Amino acid sequence: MASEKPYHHGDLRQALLDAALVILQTKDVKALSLRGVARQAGVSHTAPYRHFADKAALLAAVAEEGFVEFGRYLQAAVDATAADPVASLKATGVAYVRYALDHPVHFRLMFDCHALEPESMATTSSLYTTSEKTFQILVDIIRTGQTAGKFRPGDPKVLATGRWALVHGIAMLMLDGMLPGKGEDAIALAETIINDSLTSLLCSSS
Amino acid sequence: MASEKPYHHGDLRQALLDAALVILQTKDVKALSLRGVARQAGVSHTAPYRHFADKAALLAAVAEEGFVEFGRYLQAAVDATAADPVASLKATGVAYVRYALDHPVHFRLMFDCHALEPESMATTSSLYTTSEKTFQILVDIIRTGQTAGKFRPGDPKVLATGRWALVHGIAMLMLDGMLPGKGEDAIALAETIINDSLTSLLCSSS
DNA sequence: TGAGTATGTTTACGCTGTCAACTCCTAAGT
DNA sequence: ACTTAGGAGTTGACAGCGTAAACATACTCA
Repeated sequence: MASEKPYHHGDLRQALLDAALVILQTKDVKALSLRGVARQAGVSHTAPYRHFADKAALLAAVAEEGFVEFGRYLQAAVDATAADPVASLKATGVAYVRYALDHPVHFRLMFDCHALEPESMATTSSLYTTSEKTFQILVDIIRTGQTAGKFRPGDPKVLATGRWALVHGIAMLMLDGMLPGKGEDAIALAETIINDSLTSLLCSSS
Repeated sequence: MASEKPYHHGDLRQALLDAALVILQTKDVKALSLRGVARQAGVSHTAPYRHFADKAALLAAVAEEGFVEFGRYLQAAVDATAADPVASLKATGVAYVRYALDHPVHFRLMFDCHALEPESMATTSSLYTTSEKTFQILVDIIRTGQTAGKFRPGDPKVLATGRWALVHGIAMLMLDGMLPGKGEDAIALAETIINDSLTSLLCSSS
């Protein structure tokens, strides 16, 4: 039936991830249960333990899927503005917020996997690699812009961190309902803030 | 024993909040259980229901306590820089991040109460009032600075939102372990980003 | 003093994450 | 081709959770 079924019941690992996704489109993360995922996938409630160490590992895998899609959002924004670093910076910022609004549960989950104490580091290390690769996109834009004389000098990592924090804060506050507007109105507000933040808040006199 | 015990077992409501705080100093939010709080307070596991509608209401009350303390951090930063709006903006930003690093569980909880669907709005509305009051501190600084000719013109609310998003993003990313540095090093990085963000990222030529 | 009510307890239910023991199927070696 | 080791999935069990209902207690006020 499926294109590939290497073992005697199909590709359960992916089936479980898909099932988790289906549930997360309806329910909150904290309302998602491992048993519910197994139920959705049509297997017994302990079957997931053959593929994931525990519930956190399953969620980490979902989060990593999210980072891949997230990377596509950002890369598309970069590709659409290849020649202009300033436009790239604006576009990736908006794309960052748009992804968060499009996939709120995923986004929150991606940045909530800070329970990395034990041996689960093996699982989450690839997640960290993926997220660092995402950050690198920003650093590259800054560096390119500096070379082209568009951005002021300074440590590109620090400057990129500032941009990251700004768009991350916008996304988070919007997800928490702290900022006004929904849908495209929210995106428009985000764009205004992102563009404004490129120029000085201070007046020249001071 | 206690300063005020209006009913026959003491001020249980506050005792439960204190118990929750004790637990949150050790454990994560998701590892906190209503039964554990009751145990810590030395009462039966359903006693909290006489004071809170459910677990979310208890957590919302804890979050509101957090907002009060949070407001103190920010107000202290404002008071220390009363005459200078630019300094106030910098100081409140650093204070914002410092609170988050000092009280990570509280901070996360405060901005995680987005499960406000049902009649719990009665409980959380005061939480929203408190948080809006906090935001107003920022708006006032911007407005004062504009009147004094220190900040560029523009909707103070939008400008304040940008500043809010920046410091919120810094705080969140640091709590999630996405930014380097711990303790005062982290604060120093935050300060660098906050101060840098006041001036233009663009070069004058473009 | 007596009634009413706010406060706290006991008991119970279904749900959860996880472990141990079990069955079954697949794949590898002779 | 037949056996066998082990991976994949199931069954059953356990403690802990949030919460509701029924019950017990003790304070307040008339």
